[in-house]
Amino acid sequence: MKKVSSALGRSIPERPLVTVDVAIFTVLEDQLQVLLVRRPEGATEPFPGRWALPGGFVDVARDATLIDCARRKLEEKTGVAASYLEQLGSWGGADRDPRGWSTTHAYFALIPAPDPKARGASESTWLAADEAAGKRLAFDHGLILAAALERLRGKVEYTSLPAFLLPEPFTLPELQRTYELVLGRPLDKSAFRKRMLDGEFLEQAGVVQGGYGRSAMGYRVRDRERPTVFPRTFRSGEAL
Amino acid sequence: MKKVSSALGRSIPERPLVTVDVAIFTVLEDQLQVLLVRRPEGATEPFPGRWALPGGFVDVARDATLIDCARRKLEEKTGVAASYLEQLGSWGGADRDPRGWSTTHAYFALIPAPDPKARGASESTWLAADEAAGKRLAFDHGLILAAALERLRGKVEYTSLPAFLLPEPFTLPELQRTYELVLGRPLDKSAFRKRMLDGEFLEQAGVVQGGYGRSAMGYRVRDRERPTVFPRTFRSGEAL
DNA sequence: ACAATAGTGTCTGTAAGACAGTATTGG
DNA sequence: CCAATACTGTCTTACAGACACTATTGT
Repeated sequence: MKKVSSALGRSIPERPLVTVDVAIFTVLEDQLQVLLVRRPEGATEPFPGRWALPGGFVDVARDATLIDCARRKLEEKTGVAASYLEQLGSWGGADRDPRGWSTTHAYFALIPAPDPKARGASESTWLAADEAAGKRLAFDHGLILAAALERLRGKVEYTSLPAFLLPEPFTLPELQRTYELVLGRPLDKSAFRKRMLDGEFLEQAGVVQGGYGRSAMGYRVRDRERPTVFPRTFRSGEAL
Repeated sequence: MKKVSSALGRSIPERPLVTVDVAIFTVLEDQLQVLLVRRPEGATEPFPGRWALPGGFVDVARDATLIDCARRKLEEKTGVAASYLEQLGSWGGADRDPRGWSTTHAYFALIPAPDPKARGASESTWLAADEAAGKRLAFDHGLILAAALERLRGKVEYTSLPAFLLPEPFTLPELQRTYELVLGRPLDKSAFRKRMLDGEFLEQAGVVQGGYGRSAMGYRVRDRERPTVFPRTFRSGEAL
């Protein structure tokens, strides 16, 4: 085993690179979108000019923990704090980065639609999630994005996650629309409303004027720290 | 940002330690048990003499990927391959290891009850999972074990995971017993059998003689690569 | 024959989906 | 008053849980 000598004079193995990447989702233009950044150009850079998930090296001087690091990356790129942030998993191996054996701790984040004029001048863009998943991304970020989408779509079947994609207060029809965008299929209005209101994770926040037609009740989530888990998935009896 | 110079002559940040730990579960003596190893003694060792999850540094020369590393640790400690291995998550921070900023990639594994006489002479032991979770383990392994138990118990509510804790072929009463041990509560026999057989993830493997009473049908899982996900959780309507 | 264990049938309650109905708003 | 949207009620169906029943084996 190849070893290097540590400051303490004991033998510590050679250390892999340690990075954090974040798949940041929002709903924009009636689409589920994900934030990508362009890798810097340059002969010494890995994957120059390719699209990648926002992320980078852990900074042992600034980041107390991995999730602090993820929060930092997120705020550097979007300027906002995530309304939802969870760990997706980690990937690591000898071949995923030409600079050496590397690991990444991947997170996935949900934020309400950002102010369109606040789009930073930096080399980043919001892209429809499925379109982004079709591109050849840097590193193994294609795999990571696919895993993030699968996790998001999976959890949307039985949790209140889409509530974190909307600015508050939101109406139940807006929330239903968000579920439908993520899942890619329509949901029954009556069943949807029953599930949301029986869950008791929403609180009323006054009536909201829509453009036309009857105005709707606005809602806020009661506990923004964790999503609600429903006892069943949508459309449980479809596969017959 | 503190940096060290790399072989390529470019500036690469200081690298955290990278380890892999595995929470290995089995059913032994009618209990859900987990494998712990004792940390080596010595003044320069972190947490000397404490119980810990099996694991250690990634070996960049031997391990092609993180999961390969997890498989290696598992086989070194148990002598067998896991029947189920999934990533649990990763933990990392400045304070979890006195040797410096460190990360661990945690996995959780299920194996059938090991041969009792094959218990290695090494400093390791099977312990009832809840008892182990009550101990003060090395590093943040208490947290990791708690997360593993929560994940296992959570998934057992709606997946076929317990099938990976049994040697094949097994009978439905044995499988039900395993579910009950993990969940810590009894399940209805009829509902249980309906769920298992309707799922079509088992195949018959000939009649098995029990000690007494009617003999039972033996089963094997059809696809040992992935567990079956049931559309609902057990006892969905309990909270009334 | 009896005890012990494996396996089945039947009833009931819950809750999701389908869908049609009512309510409230702006033009 | 009409169109558009928000919201509610009722019916049906699927299925998990409860529990009693039958089946098969060893002693």
